[in-house]
Amino acid sequence: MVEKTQAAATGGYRKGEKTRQRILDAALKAFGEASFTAVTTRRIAQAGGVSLPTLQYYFGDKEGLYRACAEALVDRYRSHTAAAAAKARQALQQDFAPETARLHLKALIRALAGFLVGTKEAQRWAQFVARELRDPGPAFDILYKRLWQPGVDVTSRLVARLLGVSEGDPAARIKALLLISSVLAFQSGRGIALRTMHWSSIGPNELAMVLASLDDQIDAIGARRS
Amino acid sequence: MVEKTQAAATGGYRKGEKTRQRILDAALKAFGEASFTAVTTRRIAQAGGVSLPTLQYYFGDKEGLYRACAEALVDRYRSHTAAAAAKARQALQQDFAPETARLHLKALIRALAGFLVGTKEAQRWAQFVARELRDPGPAFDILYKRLWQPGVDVTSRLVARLLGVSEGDPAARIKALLLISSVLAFQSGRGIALRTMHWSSIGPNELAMVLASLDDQIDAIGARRS
DNA sequence: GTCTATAGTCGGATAGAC
DNA sequence: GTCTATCCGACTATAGAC
Repeated sequence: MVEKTQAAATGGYRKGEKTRQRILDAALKAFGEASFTAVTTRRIAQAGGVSLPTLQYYFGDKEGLYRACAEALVDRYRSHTAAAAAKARQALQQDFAPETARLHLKALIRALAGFLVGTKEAQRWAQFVARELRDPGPAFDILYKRLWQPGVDVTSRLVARLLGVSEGDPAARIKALLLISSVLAFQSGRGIALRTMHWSSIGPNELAMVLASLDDQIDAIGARRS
Repeated sequence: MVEKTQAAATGGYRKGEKTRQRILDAALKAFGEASFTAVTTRRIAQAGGVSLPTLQYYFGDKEGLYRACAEALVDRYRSHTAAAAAKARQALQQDFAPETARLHLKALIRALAGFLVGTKEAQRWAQFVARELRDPGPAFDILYKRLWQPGVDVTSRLVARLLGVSEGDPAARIKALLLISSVLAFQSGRGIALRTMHWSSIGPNELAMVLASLDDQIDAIGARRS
């Protein structure tokens, strides 16, 4: 049996698609700014310019809307990092030189950081993801399996190559995790990072400084101690 | 005019002190596990074995209780890291050798990581802090000024010494921020870290691996590129 | 100090008209 | 598809007895 909401979600509609998108955008914004419980469906409906039942018509209930946000977010994120990720994966299959892995790792991190810092929307998405992964809720599985896990996997495989160890090596995974956390420190933790750095915003100059430090961190992987 | 709640909070009471503490413990646990809005005063009261008005009697309202939790948390945290922080500060005044700074930095990070990973309580505190700093609420100022800022300051001063730059140098602050974020990745982000690493818990072996990677990261500061 | 009882508010979800 | 009107439950906070 197919639920109404499923039918609506699957697409194939013409009239309601625009409304659905408006609601989704409003929800994505709201859930990016505050937690699941802190956000009210009333506010989302108002922001989307619809009434409460309309929201329920398209997404069933609050959790359904929340999950739909996660799905949408993953899709948009993937379309932005697909290029760099594909290149990295390709390199992992064909090339075995550690230094090439380093370049791909830098490119990957750069793509991630650039994307995250780039748009105001991406900042909210990062907060959404960070919040959901830290305090697992209705969208945890979606975000973990489709976003976090693939990202960590590619990264740790590149790191493993750099260290000259096998792909599943824990040390490589740790370093990958630390690297990703470092990027996220400036995004999901953007507010606190700004205050800490005494910056009013993250512009080109600030981004360059962050990227330089991230490059340092990548350069340190597999390097001999001084 | 002194409010009742102020008088109760200030101490000087005998009978109610124990009750107050029970409520505070229950609240600290609850707010460690979920966000301000997600936690209900009812549950806290029940967990603390008191009725709702009792809670209000001691802390005024929900926000007051929340702030009291932040204060208590900061105090406990400080008593645990005071030793290492004091040593580091002392060294900053007396000693100018970069390599000594490196040792103090490692000790500081080690103390932080060990404390955080050590007790189950500390894990919840870390979540509380992370949540509040990411999504500023009623306790933001307390946690930022009394916990985050002092920590980042000492760390970045040590890093600056290592890099041979002035204390306010942005590059040093960035590296300090990344370093602290790395530690927190395994604490406030403990759940996701466990899953990522395929660990069931963070025991002595796991902690050793994390610390090794953090040491690597510290070793890389101020080192020449390979 | 701590309780029972309750007021007042708000949020999620539904019924049913159009 | 989208609305207005409404229900119901849960929550914070208060009044007032003991």
